[in-house]
Amino acid sequence: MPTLAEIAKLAGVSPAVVSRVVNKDKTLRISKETLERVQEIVRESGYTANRAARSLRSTETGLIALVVHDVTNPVYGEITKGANAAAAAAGKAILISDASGGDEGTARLMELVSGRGIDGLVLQADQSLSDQVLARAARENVPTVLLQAELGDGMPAVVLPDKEAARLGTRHLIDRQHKAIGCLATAEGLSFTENRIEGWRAALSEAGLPCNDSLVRYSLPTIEDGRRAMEELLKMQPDISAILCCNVVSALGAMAAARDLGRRIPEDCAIVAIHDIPMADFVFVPLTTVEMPLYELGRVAIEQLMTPAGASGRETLVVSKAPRLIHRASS
Amino acid sequence: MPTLAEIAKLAGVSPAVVSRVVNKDKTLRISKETLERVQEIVRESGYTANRAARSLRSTETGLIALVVHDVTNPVYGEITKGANAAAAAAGKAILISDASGGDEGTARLMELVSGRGIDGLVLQADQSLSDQVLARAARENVPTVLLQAELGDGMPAVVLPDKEAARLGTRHLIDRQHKAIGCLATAEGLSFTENRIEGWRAALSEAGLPCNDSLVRYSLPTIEDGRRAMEELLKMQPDISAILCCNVVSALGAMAAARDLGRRIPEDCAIVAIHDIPMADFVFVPLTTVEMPLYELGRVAIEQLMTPAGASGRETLVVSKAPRLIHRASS
DNA sequence: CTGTTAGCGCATTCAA
DNA sequence: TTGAATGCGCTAACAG
Repeated sequence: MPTLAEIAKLAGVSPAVVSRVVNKDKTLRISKETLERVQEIVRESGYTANRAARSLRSTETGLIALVVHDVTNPVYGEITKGANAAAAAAGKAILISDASGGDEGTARLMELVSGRGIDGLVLQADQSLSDQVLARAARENVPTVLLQAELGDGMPAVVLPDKEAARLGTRHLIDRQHKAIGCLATAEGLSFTENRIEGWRAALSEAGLPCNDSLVRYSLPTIEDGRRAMEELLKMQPDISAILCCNVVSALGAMAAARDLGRRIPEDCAIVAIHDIPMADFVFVPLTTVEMPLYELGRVAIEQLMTPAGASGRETLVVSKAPRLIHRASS
Repeated sequence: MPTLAEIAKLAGVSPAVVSRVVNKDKTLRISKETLERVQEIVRESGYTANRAARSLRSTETGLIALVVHDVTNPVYGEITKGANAAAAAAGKAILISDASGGDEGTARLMELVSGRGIDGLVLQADQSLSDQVLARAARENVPTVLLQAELGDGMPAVVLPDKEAARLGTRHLIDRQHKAIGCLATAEGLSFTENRIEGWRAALSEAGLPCNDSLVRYSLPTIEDGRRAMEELLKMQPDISAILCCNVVSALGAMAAARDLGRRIPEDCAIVAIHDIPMADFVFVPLTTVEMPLYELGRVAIEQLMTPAGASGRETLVVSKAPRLIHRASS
């Protein structure tokens, strides 16, 4: 682990020259000879600039923090993959933080934000966590992009074509002659939950079908909560013959609930879920899904973060790749 | 974002005092009065030490890199979760790198290692990636722990009770009267692959059953490759009535292959897979699994990384929590 | 008991 | 075409 100064001494030049060679300073005019000598020594000594020192000077760390709520969830995995690729392409590394890590994790994150430990923050927002972290980030001027959810505070966000996806899934059910179509929504109060419900509602309205609130039930994106919500929904609205499930993971719970209540899928209860994951093909009844551009979501979030702030006028960016219906046996 | 010096000026003390207050230096004796004044100012100014500067001085970054091969794979997700929790508890953050990110990602990683950008490295090893990164890490003296696989070079590793798990799964099949039990192994040449095969072999030997190499087929941990391997295995060894599948994800492909070849599960072909994931319950035939302590693996890896090097004499640490058989319909 | 001093390794003026 | 000087913000010795 040689230092700049050591390389310089070895090459018989000043540290400044080495620095500029390493950083490919275009304005530097030195003899081809010296240039090559320096490069040679850099190469064979395996020199790499010390990151701490560089960060101290440049106030850039090359790190972007990505906060998700459950690294175990395959949906987030796909997002992470996209983010990772975009970050790598831009010479940044991704620091991941599972928000379910609790207060310890949050504290760590706040420290990173305040201590200029990261160049940017991609936050899968929900009301609880985001408030504190965000407030801090904003105050400390760390560029931040919200993932999936807008918080309505003018913070830049990157979102999926949620309404379109929900409408697509719902229309598919309508096309298959369903008249009473319920909606197993994601967590209440989040913007994408509202957007998806709106899409569901729009499709139903267009078809002249009922879409009152009693057909909607909220659920967290877990198997257990999907099961609970589905049970409640089917008990309160026994006429329902089909469900738009706004999240694949809760859809698994929903399917189990339907089965346990003696409903055959799709005969007695058709199901369409938003988000396609590889597992969808292997579920006990292969699950019809609306594929969403998750990878792109991650990618765009990182790219957005790195554009000079406010480059694009709009605060919220919708990932443009269209959702796609993948028809399987559950509908 | 005030600096130490600014806080010091505000409090009318020297930077050194503030530094020591912030870092809770026990040997510092100052009047309770000054202490409280400094703390008060620190609090209300929201001061947090600049990480770059601190790193430069202390040569610690508070960052640990975790390299996995597919963030999308729920198995790795669980490991990441454990690692994340352990890291947070120790005041470290996790920098994740998906090795499938390609050369860009690897280059980034090497830069981090060489540039003292991380305090430690947890590497889910496979032959390709690990060589370069590891060599670099070793040379630069970055503490490294191998995940799951030993590379036979004396590098510290944390592994699962692989042999025991394979034996447990195989014995379960033997107990159910299967005589011809194949093994769909993980990637060839990795230590845990060998260990699992050994466990399978041990269970068969103990029962006096055949366990020759023609009953073994290697597969990557993907659905597609699991399908391919299973097809080959069933075609070459049509007498097989049961399979120990060394990875859940490839098990999904294997189940599909069995079904497509007209084999009913479990009647014509029983399947047990290593690693339990929530989805296992929802597969078209619920999958019997051997649950492995994945979360603990992640946790222990981080803890191991942070123990003073060589604290424990042994190079390879086996996660002690025992595997557990979860019996479902596929066997 | 507290303050002063001296770098950590780098990038960047400005001067030569 | 190159080099010397300076400071990023912090901490650890050492002075006072």
